Amino acid sequence: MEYDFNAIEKKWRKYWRENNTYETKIDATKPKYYGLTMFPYPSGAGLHVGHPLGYIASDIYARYKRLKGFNVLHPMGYDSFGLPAEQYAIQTGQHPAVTTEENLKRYRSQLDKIGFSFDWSREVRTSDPQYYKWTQWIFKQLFAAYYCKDADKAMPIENLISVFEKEGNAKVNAVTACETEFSAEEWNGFDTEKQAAVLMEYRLTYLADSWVNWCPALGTVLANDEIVNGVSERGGHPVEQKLMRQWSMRITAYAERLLKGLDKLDWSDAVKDIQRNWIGKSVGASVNFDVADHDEIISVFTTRPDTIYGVSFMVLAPEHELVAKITTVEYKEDIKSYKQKAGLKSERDRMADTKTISGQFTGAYAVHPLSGEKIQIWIGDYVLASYGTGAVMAVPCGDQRDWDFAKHFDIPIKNIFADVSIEEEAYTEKKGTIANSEFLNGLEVGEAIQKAIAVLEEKKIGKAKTNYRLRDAVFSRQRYWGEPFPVYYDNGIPKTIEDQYLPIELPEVDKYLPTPDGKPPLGNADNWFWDAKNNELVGKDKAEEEHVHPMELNTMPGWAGSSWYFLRYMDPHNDKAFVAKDKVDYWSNVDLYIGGAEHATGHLLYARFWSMFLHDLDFIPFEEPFKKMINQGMILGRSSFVYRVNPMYTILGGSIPTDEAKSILNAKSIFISLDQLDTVRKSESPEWKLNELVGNHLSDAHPGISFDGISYDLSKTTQIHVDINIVDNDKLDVEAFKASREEYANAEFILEDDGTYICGNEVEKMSKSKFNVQNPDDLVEKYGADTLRMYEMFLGPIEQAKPWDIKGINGVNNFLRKLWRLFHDQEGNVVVSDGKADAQALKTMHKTIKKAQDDMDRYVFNTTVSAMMICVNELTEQKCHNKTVLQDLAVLLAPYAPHIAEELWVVLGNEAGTISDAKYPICNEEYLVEDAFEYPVSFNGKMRFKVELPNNLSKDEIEKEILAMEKSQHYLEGKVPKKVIVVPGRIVNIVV
RNA sequence: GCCCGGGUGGCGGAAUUGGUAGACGCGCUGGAUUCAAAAUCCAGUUCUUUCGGGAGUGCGGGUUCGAUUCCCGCCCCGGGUACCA
Repeated sequence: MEYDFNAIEKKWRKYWRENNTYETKIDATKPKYYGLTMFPYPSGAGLHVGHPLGYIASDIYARYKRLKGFNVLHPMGYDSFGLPAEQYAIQTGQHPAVTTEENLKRYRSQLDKIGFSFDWSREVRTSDPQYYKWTQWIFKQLFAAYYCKDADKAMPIENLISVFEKEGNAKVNAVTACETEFSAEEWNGFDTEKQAAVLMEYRLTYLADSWVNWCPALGTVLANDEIVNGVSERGGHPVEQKLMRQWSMRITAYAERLLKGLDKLDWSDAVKDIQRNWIGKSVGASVNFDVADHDEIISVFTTRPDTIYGVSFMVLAPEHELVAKITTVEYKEDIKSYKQKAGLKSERDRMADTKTISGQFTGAYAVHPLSGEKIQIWIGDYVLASYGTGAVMAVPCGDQRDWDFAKHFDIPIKNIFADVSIEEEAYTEKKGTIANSEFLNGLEVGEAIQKAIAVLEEKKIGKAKTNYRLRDAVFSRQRYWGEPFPVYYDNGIPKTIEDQYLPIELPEVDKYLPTPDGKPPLGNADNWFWDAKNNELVGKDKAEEEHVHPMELNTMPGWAGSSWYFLRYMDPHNDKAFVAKDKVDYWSNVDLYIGGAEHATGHLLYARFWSMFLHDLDFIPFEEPFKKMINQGMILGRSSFVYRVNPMYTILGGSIPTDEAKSILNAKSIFISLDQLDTVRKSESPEWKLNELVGNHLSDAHPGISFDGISYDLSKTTQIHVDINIVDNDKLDVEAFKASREEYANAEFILEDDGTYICGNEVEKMSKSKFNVQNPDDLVEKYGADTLRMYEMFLGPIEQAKPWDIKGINGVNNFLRKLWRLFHDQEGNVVVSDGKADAQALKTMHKTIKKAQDDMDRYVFNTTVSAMMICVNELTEQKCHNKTVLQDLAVLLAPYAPHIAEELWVVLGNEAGTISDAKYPICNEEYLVEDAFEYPVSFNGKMRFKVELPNNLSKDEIEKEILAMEKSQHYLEGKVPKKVIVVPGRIVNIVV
């Protein structure tokens, strides 16, 4: 009996389902292990082979950890809110929930075929009201908190209110947008509206007018990480800047902790660096410059306070609020036109064009705070309104952009660096000695920075300051298919709905588009008013009643639900809390997180932020959600191509193509096989060769017809994607190709000598349009899930991007069949033998155990598969059918190929289903001990021959043995060796 | 530009601390088996060669008895970022 994977896999999947093999419960007697993969957005296209890569790796690790005695949490769910379902709804009127449900089913059936050990009883969906109830609840917690810098953590806003009531905000050290000071009396005198507005400046989620990335095509705002190259990540639509009243998350309060926390994480340097850059910490000072003849100051941030004497002008962002106030009459027009020009430039243009220098003098002057010198104030679009204070002190000698600006507008450049030329470019190194700078003269940059800050602080014109590039995250979306905010507006003051009335469920709408007056889609809902007396949603008809208030019309962004889903898995059905304390105490944070690096500045940052916040309020016992992370590389597609030659009707040598020839050529395409095409390309006269080949073909295929006057141009040959499913080993299934499209039905082919058509190939992203998508279902059908799982791992290192190539999958399938034959003879009888295994087999097995263990410790999966292949090859050669050996092998294999492992486990006489909780074998070094070693003998570092020597020889004895050998004499060529290096058990190198 | 990865046979890749470069698999070549095919098994497969050998891990240099591995300079590919003061 052959290895019948279809029957075996079906049988065990049924067994696992019926026996709840992978249902996980808290078990205090075992150490816990939390293995997680990033949950998918269930797109309509379903899975291709690239998607399950991370799930397979994580499943292997989860199963491995279970065999190692851990209580493993390995859940799966869906990020089921999202734009595609909504776009589809807009087009078709189909409710996104319906589309999503259909897609989910497809995903689930695909996932189920691969044999994952997910505990599906813990499945979560972000669009499930029972789930987003708690997303809304967390939003409320953020609304009701502020960030206390003294405690360096989030605190309830009530604490802040009581401080305000007793002593105002003078002593409050909090992260806030509030710049004004007020006393207790003043606070208590504020009306409700004013108090609410002040508190809003402290809350961790707040409502504010902010410049947002507005995407007109999608009708919504986008976060910075949702924009790629100036266009929307989804759909590639243009994005513009717009001022809108939006909910934001005060993630900047956590900038320092998000940065510092990275040091403790076992993540790839790539992702950590991306986050570090995104947070963008710079240490320096803020310095105030007085504006001459105005009662205004310009505050700037600089990382180089040591260069303060090199300041020769100032530049404000065109949008800076002071511009209008300080511009002198004679420059009013110029400034106006420059601002207009700058405003017209889209983000994209500005990015594309960083070389052009532009700016405009305002006519106003600033006073240098130390030298008292008057310096010009300019505006220029190289200064960004959104970073720092929107103004810079320009130090042309030390900053290339300032230098370029100064050169361009002929502004003086003052050199404050000793022994450095700034004739050709600015000196931007952060080292050297400062000169021409009064009290800073002779100091090294590092010392000068310290000294400068000290003096600035002493003179009260500046102070040490740290700046972050990280911006607060906009949290509103003008969309339907997202979490509604549990917020209504009482006279314009946002109020949150009490916990017991959550979730606030998405209302029904008849259109998913914005309202005619430009409000978000929820503006179309009938029942979208909050009755604050009866605590229920009511219709427009009651809107006039005093206690009825309009609801928030925005919904939350895609990252809301995904920022905390890993917590919900611990306690997915709890309706009293987002997660119970005992559950989160037991499972704690994620031990291994597998997912894409593309979430570095989105999900992975936001999830850390929310975890820190929930930790601050003592809801969870850790602040970093994901201890270790592996970023799986993309699996690329391997596209296949056919090459069509295209006729040109030229009047060549006076002959004119006949109508008959034309009608034949118009009716059919001619494809040339790759190797033939290569012959053409490589020939001395490619054009002539091509015409000869095609001409020969035509006269053979259409005898008696003249094709004079028709020529073929190599550059006009078109490369066409062909479905990889009709290509085998680069050979085209010509009949299938003809049948694939009507226009190819009577196509003709210029074939190779052996009568085959060879396709070209290229590695590209896997996509429908390139006809290179490999669907896992087909492969499971053809080779089995175990083969697919192992092959995906065998392809190469998990973190590396690699092309998918179907060819190699046979090899893995062969391996499993070979394995099967260790247990069965040709007739299908079990051939497993009891008794003691021989030393050779034990050595093979334990060598493999050691390698597998080693690889698992390093999260290396591809070489484990190789190791098991070698093991099976060796055992086959040894004709080993020993039970103890095969038992170890089955367990080793179980995480990778769980179905066949289960089957073989039973063949070995074990109780069905118990392999999941078997003990992972431990390498017994005794079996590996050798009494001899085959020494590679090198001469001048080049290996020449090998010789087996007993292990008990001393260095000298080894040297003597080897030098005495005839072969050595040959390589010595009669010379005396200069030096002989002997590394026992490793190598011998003879230097001649 | 800056910051990370990476570059090894026809292909995917291996070589864990500086110690046999090319494990394992694919593909290819030859053979066995077969009426034939599939499957299976065996042998070969970095290049080159006058069959002694010679060269070889992107390129050029260096350290070392010995370098895919460490150091310096450069080239190419992939990812991130983009006037961040």
